[in-house]
Amino acid sequence: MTAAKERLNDGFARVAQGLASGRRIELLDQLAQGERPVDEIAETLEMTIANCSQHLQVLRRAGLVAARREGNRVWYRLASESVADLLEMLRNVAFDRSAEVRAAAEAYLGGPVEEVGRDELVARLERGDVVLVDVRPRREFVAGHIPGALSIPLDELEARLTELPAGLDVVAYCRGRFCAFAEQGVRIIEAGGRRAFRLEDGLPEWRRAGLSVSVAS
Amino acid sequence: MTAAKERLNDGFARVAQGLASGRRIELLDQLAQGERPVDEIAETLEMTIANCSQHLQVLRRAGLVAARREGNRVWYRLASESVADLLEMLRNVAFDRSAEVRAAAEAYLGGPVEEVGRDELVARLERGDVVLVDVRPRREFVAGHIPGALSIPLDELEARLTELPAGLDVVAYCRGRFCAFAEQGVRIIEAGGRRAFRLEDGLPEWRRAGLSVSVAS
DNA sequence: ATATTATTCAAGTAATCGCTTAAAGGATTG
DNA sequence: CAATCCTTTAAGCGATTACTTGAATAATAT
Repeated sequence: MTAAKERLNDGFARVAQGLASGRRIELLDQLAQGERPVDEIAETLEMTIANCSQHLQVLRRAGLVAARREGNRVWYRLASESVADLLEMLRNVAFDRSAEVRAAAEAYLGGPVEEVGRDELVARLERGDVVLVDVRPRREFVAGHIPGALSIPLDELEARLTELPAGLDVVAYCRGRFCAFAEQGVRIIEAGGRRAFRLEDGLPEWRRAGLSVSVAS
Repeated sequence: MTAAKERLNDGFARVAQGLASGRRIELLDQLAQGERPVDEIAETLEMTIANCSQHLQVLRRAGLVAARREGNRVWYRLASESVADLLEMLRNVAFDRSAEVRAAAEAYLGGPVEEVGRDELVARLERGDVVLVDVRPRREFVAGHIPGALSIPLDELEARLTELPAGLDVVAYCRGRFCAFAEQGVRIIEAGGRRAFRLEDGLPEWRRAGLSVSVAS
């Protein structure tokens, strides 16, 4: 009886254990963008493939991710949308309750930039009075992006500012609230003399809100 | 830059680390019932006071609990309601995604019993056609309970069945969906020839739903 | 079949975690 | 201020974790 209770609580703890590593948070953040093969994840996160694979096994045993073999590659994805919800809530609680997390977020994201919410972006896209830029790496854009977005990865943005149709405000988006790409994108675009906003969250939240997502270009 | 990102993710991970132990899940489950001093928690969970205190420090550093000194005792509580939300979501994701957790839950809770939802319970309490029993330990009842509930801790229930007003259905509630007290209570009451239900979740969810909670008896 | 590519598994090591026992702090009571 | 009660901290130890390197497995290509 008490043993059963212990097994149950240990089971809950095992899932939390999956989230209890900065590296694995990064992995989940990657997978929240879309399904990815092991080698791409390892490359993006600059970790060895073996280490990446081992972390993925931990996540798999925790029930947080699922895998699918295609040829000689294995594609990983979040086990369900509820995993992304859990990750989002973890981050929000951490941000709200931990001064260290707030300080780290401030240091990483820099000062605040102007934001637009999802609903407002939808309205402005319908009116066509805004340019939407996806500043994530191209692979993530290919795996899924907001319809109508231009793919300009952050490291190409400065050189490609001229590609942005003139006369419109620009909205940049990235992986989510705690990803710095959109903030940096906004600063680059504003340095180019354009008005720019960041979407307040990222593609994963867009997808989970049930809005349509385009694949590839 | 990458260091800042690392610190941020490690900060998120530290919060998850707080949840990453069956013992600490139990602690949080206790604190979700209401504020408690260290010695009571340690006694309830049958652990040494030093060990309990150390786990509480881990939770405090993770930002999940807060403490308040009163005289020579220290009372701990959840840092905010969002912590209870996070715990609830963790458990639900674990239950949904992990076969081991489902098996452990089944083993601990036993087969399903009839349930009533919160809204239905509210309606039936207003109509007065139900007896509500809080089967948690008396201390937890004292720290907060549903108005109108009788306190009959599980280990006294069989002997006190006659105290239940006749002619009415009985609803038992406890700490939450994954606490076995209510299920056991229902079985005891039904063995006494009464119709009984369990509330589908527990006092913490009742409180967080904004419904009123009575303190002491 | 052999080679190649992608992933997982195994072994080793330093660091961390969870628990116990014992000592130290803090606050109240006599 | 000494005695007591409650809590925290420290030290020690076995178990687990994270990372590295190197070998094994799986599927595909030559």
